[in-house]
Amino acid sequence: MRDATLRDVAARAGVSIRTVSNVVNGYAPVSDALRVKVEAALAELDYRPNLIARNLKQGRTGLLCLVVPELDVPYFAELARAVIASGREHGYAVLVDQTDADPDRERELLTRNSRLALFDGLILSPLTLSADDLRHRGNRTPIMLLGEHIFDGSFSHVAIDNVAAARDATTHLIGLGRRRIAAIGDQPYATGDTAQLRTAGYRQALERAGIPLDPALIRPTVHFHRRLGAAAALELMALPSPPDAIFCYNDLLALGAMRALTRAGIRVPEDVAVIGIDGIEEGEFSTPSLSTVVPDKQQIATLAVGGLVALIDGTTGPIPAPAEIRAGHTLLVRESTVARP
Amino acid sequence: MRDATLRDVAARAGVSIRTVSNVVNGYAPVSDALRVKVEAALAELDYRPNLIARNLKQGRTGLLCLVVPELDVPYFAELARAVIASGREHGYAVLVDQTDADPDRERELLTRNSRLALFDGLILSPLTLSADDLRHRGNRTPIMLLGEHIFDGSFSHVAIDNVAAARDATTHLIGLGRRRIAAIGDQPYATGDTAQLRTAGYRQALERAGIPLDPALIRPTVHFHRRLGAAAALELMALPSPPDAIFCYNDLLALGAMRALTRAGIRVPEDVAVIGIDGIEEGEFSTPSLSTVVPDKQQIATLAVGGLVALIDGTTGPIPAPAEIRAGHTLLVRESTVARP
DNA sequence: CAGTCTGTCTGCAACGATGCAGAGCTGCCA
DNA sequence: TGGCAGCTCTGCATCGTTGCAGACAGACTG
Repeated sequence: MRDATLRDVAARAGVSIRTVSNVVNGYAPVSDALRVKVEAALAELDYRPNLIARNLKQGRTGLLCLVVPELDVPYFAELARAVIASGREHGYAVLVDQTDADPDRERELLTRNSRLALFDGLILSPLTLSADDLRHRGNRTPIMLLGEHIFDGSFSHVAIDNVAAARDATTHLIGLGRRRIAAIGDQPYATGDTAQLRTAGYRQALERAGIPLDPALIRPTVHFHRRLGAAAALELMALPSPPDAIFCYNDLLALGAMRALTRAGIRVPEDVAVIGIDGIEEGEFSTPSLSTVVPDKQQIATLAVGGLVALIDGTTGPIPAPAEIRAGHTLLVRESTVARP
Repeated sequence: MRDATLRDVAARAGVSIRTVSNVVNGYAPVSDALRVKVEAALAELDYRPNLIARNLKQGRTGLLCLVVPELDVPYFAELARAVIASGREHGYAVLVDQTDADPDRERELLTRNSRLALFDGLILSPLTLSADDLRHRGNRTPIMLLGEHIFDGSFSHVAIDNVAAARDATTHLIGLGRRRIAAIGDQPYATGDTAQLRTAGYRQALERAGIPLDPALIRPTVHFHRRLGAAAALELMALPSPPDAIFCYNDLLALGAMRALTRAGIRVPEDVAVIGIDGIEEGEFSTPSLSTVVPDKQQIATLAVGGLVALIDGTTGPIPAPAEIRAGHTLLVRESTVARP
């Protein structure tokens, strides 16, 4: 059976459609007599408002969408939690979409007919999209970007200082007396912006400490999953002169590397110290627990949602200029770099 | 500036609204001359169809929503990937909502004005909802349930055989010669249905092996996170006669337990064997790697999405009866129960 | 040449809700 | 009694799109 509409309820109660709407929304005063009749009719017909129709009239849905490459990368799952919480504070429901790190899927989002046009705004963590893709996109939904990948000033953008984060991690290893420090996760090609910033921070730290750079110690990986971290760690240990510390560009790489090292009988941190970036909970419970640089996820979420809401409100007012917004990070030292006594 | 509408484009091109619509959608044949004019106008005005309006007219959005308690529980993140993939195969985009395991948030979903009414269907993994909550819900969006929590025959429902899964895990431990086998994760109260089924499977396995049940070895936990697994493991080891194996009701509990045991100098699996349920990737890279019972997530997703799509299509045809649908599971033996040689 | 068909194109109504302007009634005051 | 204000309530237009029925012109058939 078709859902009851305002028209059905109105007919049943013998009043106008408009009055039923008023009762439902409490917009205008309605006499008690009519209210009772209308409410009875509402109940009898089990009326439920059609949100699509309401949204069409009002021009908004109250929904935001967070788009991430992969939800089963814990960093994104933890970030999602924070974004959802921030969205609620602003009165928006946040839903999460996953692109599977697929360039076509990312581009599909920006299509003329993208179903995401139903959302009032998008928070997008792009992997392969270019600034051009964004500028020529087929819909006009306000967008806030996460991460360093795209930054050319045309879009607002929240990220930690990746150079500083990588520098902090590497400097920590140097402070422990390590000298052959490897890096896992470089991506020396167009879409590897974030990785390249981390490489830059790694190099800065070495340079400031006067440690010469050995290119053989920088291992690229096409993505940031455990498996590639494990493989890269083994490659590094097979070098003629293997590293005594490894800086991984995220925690998953680090956890994979630790697993491979431990299995190969190499002690972490005694033989090789390992550190990552992301501050995921998994690293607190690994053996050994993982030292890491923790991005302030709550701050990232707050800034991103706040900025996006300003953009959305701005569509009927002054539009805030695109801004590069920095979130904080902190070093978290655990057993993978400093063994417990 | 307001977005251009079909009306604007029609005025510009000097044709009817309907013809513009035909050009946009390719529904009816349009002569080349007109098509060129219309396409020029479309481009000049940068027309983008209003999806809300289109959806209102068509009565569907092509969106499904997967609702889970917590995305940063890896099982749900991995399941989400599978559900999203299955949704795409049926031509639906799947978005993910998280309730933070909050009963109020769960109930909010079923509200008359829930924003989820925008979706064509819901796949719901409920934690605290009762069958009554569902029956009296304020919207009529088709629903498919995941997990054992609610099952009274009024709703379709996909789950593994939790009793068998728990029995398989416990039997594996018994097969290793373990005799004092503990269980972490029981929830002996109304909303703990899944946990109770796993306890039942655990007891069945002991019974079949003729091992007496020691209630002191069953540790309840209010949720299934790493921290509580760690705490429960330590409590168990403090018993006068501690266990030689622990069956945890999910992998996170098991990973937490392993971490606590290792840190306390207790060897896994030599002193205590540990097994979980969920088959999350994290267990493949932990030290030691985690034995587990793996639910067939792809099958769960396929069955859930398939069933939901049938329900949705059924709203204009015969509605399939609510069914209890079983997905498979397999035992995966790794280092936490059988040490590598 | 009339009649029919085909291929284009159009106008109207509808999806289900809300914004707006005003109608009708009542009561009050001068 | 006339005029006005205030409270309810209503009808109409509208959001932007698509479904439907039909108009119209030109081509084809007999």
